[in-house]
Amino acid sequence: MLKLAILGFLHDRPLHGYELRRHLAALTGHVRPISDGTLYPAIKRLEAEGLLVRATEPGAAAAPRHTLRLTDAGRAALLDRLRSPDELDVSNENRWFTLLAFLRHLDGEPAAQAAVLRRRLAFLNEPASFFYDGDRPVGAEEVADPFRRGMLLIARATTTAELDWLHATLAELDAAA
Amino acid sequence: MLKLAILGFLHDRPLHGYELRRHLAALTGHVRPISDGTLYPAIKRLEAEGLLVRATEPGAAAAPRHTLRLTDAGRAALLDRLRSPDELDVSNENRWFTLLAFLRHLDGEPAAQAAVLRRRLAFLNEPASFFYDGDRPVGAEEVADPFRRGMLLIARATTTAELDWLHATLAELDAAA
DNA sequence: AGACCATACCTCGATGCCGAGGTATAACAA
DNA sequence: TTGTTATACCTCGGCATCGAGGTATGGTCT
Repeated sequence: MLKLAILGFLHDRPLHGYELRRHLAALTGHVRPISDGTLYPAIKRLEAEGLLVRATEPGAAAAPRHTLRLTDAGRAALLDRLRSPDELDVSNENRWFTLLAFLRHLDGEPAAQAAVLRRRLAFLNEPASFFYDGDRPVGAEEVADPFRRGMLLIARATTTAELDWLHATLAELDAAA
Repeated sequence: MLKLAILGFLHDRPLHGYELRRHLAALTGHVRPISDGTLYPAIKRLEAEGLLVRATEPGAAAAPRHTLRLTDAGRAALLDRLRSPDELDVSNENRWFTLLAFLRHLDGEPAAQAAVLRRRLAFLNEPASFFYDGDRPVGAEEVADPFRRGMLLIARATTTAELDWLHATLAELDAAA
């Protein structure tokens, strides 16, 4: 997820680590702020994989910066990941949102974008709950516990909103394709 | 989060590992199914901490089971964690939902439950977005990218639903206290 | 009888993440 | 001048997690 986000932000324009950190904090910070000890090793891994290059530049405000720039391989890796997300990217809320944040980078390919959205649609249409009575998912109305009822109500509202948006956006994408 | 969930499920009744696994799969499985290699070491850690005890029983259907039972220390640790969740438990969606799933275990203490909900309320009332124009959060209406607009619309729907539920539930809890 | 599956538990290496710490520069305030 | 803050990067130990593998039992199907 971190890898995807780094590649996604750098696709827009080169950034140095500190800027990247702020972008990441906005995108995923409300969930869990990424720490320096996570970010910088991740950058190094991406560099070792040849997906980005670092160029040292005199620091504008302070210490020298390492400006990060995607390579062609990096750009290709990003687009690949966007075209063919793995199951967890589709099912996990945080990963899915990260993917959504950069799906526009597939801009020449409305059919590919639509295919990704359709995978999410399929996932959301699978019956799922937090609690089961045997194999049967338990709905909000049956739950006496107000806290668990809240979970189900909130999850339902989220799913409804997402389905609305998915259907509307798919219609647009299909019209464009 | 895993620790909280294990303690939470065992507070209801003793379970063996395999049952626990199925409960956890329902609760967090849509996000990320926990693997055996995560669950069993986690159980052992909790046992080492003295929060649960294991009793070997002949297996009903197959191999012998290790029935897991909370100790008094385990029960106390769970209630403590529920009363005083750390910041991440409040801000991170997954952790918050895990906490909600077991908040009813604080049943004699409506004031404590309300205090926890109020912390979430405070968190949700902080202005936050995925994207910023300088320091100003960018709203859904300003975003041209349909995918990022979707993120913001879905997040807003979720927040609205959660706020409605929070206010209603707080009113009930305050009446009970 | 043999094959197969669901139940039930466990280990181990690899990996990624966290937090705490460190280094350094430049601007500004006390 | 000294301290503080913001910028900017890095390392390292420790730990939780994952995935792939293994062991074993009992029931069902053929």
